[in-house]
Amino acid sequence: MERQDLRKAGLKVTSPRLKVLQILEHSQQRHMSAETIYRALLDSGEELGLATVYRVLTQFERAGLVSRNNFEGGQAVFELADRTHHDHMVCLETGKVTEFFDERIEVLQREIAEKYGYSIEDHSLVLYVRPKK
Amino acid sequence: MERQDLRKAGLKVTSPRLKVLQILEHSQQRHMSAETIYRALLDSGEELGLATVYRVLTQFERAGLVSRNNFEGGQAVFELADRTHHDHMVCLETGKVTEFFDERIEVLQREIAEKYGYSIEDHSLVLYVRPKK
DNA sequence: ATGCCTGCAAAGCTTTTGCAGATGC
DNA sequence: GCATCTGCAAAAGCTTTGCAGGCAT
Repeated sequence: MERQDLRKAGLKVTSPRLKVLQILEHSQQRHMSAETIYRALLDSGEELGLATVYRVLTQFERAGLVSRNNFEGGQAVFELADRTHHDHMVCLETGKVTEFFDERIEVLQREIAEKYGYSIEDHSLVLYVRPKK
Repeated sequence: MERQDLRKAGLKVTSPRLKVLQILEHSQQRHMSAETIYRALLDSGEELGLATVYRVLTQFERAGLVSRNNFEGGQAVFELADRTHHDHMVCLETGKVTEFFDERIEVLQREIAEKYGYSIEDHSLVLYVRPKK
């Protein structure tokens, strides 16, 4: 239940927070910008401010409930952090986002970082693709 | 010679364009934001506007003379497009940017895109790392 | 009761753009 | 000479923040 998630994160259970969580859980698209979430809520008759959506998403991110992706195109997109690590593929024609995970790439990345005397804290891999003709 | 590069790109040879190219060629850091380039030029006594730096960089990018990287932290960084394709590693402690290339990762990426019926148009791989203790 | 939230409006930051004058060819 | 540039200031787009009132507990 979402209320627990919020409490566990030290956040009071408020209407805007529940609404945003619910949109992220039940919307057909898994990856949404703050603005998209905001509009979805307005359209379903909810009253809240865009600033609140941003604030709530930032708190959720810090709490580990959602993750933020900076794809090309200005707006960050958020997704529920209910899955294990994965990377993304963005279709340049439809905007569709596909998630994928490949352990071999993960291993190679660690190997490369190590070769330079580093260890990986975080990484970002995005493929911008087009349907193959 | 830089003047040729500019002409070839259909750009008039102007002072701001030459200056920006020279900074990119001769600065100790290879990856610079528009603002950093702008400051470097001001500091060396050149007169030009920040808007011009942005305009010039965008034109250079379109002409294939520089490439733009969107690392975390708001500002895009530019580098001379004088090398073959490579990816980046950014040290979270020093900000140092290291370039690397691994054909195995490239192959895996193509393989994955293909599995989903796509072909890769572009991709972005950035490792955020820390010195290994 | 009180400390955490929210909405609104304003501000912040990076980047882009309109316009009038300047400059390369 | 004329199209292309440049600088300046203003605008744009996304996101954050200050503040005064509102709500959860």
